[in-house]
Amino acid sequence: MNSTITYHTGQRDAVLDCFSRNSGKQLTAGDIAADLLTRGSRIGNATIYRTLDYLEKEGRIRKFIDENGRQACWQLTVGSEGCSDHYHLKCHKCGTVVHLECELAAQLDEHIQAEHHFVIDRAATIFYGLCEACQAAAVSREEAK
Amino acid sequence: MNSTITYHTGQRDAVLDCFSRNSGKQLTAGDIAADLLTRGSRIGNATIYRTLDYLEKEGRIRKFIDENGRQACWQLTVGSEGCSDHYHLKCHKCGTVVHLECELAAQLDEHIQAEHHFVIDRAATIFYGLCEACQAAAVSREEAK
DNA sequence: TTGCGTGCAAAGGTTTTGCATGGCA
DNA sequence: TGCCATGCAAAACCTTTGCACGCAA
Repeated sequence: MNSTITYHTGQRDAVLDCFSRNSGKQLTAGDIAADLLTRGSRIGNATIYRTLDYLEKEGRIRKFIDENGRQACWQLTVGSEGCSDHYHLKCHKCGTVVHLECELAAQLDEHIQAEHHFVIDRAATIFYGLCEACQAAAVSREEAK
Repeated sequence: MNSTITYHTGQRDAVLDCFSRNSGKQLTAGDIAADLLTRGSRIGNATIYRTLDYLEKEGRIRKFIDENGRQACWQLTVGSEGCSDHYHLKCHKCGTVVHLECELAAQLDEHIQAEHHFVIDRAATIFYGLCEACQAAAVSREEAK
């Protein structure tokens, strides 16, 4: 893969910095614009989208689709493989993404390939559900009724 | 569940019929409009969206988000549980969706809940990859080079 | 006749594109 | 200096909403 880095610009740093300060979270284009505004730098939205595209092609970040399907959001990649070697669990409620390093999941992968003749694209597959914190919150909300 | 069926209209039949003739596929609102056009019936797009919402609430179809995240697509539900009891495999290339009835997948489910403290929403989770037919096609295309 | 369903057009939000300008190397 | 990157505004795109009319029961 050919990383065609050309120029090093302040806007690119600013976007990456924004991800660093919000590590573990996935941000929409709007989130990033808002975050940068509070820090005094105003970046055109076209630039934000182009920068995100660029960083995604570089493998620095990964793109997800928000549940409502109306917005894209991005997140820093994890690990040397750039998140292509494990599955992701995404919480419906809070949006947190967990990187699933799991032996059984790898087995399922092989099983589906061998028995169901379907080659899975791990990087593209996301498990949706509820994370631990949001389960607890849901329970206490039930009790409050 | 309270099925508030009120009127029985030709447009509703037409949309459902469209799903029947494309069983196993996921259709976007645009797909449906185009398909109906070729059959001579023209339906306003607002009606299509409202009909899809209605059918979804009835549990007849399920809504998914297309990989690119720009479009919603819908598919006939399968089984008495309405597709909530199994995973789905979707082919990146041809778009076909396979309903995965698999013991190992169910085990993974329990494992993730027990060990990773994450409750998976099977109905919302889709495995992406390549189906058998498209794998074969990819191979023969390689050989043709 | 009643009120739900429909079609059209306009509005809504996110993302992309065109073009002139600015800035990095 | 030569390109690439940026910003602005307009366009494109999918989806939702408002409103008047038509049609099922």
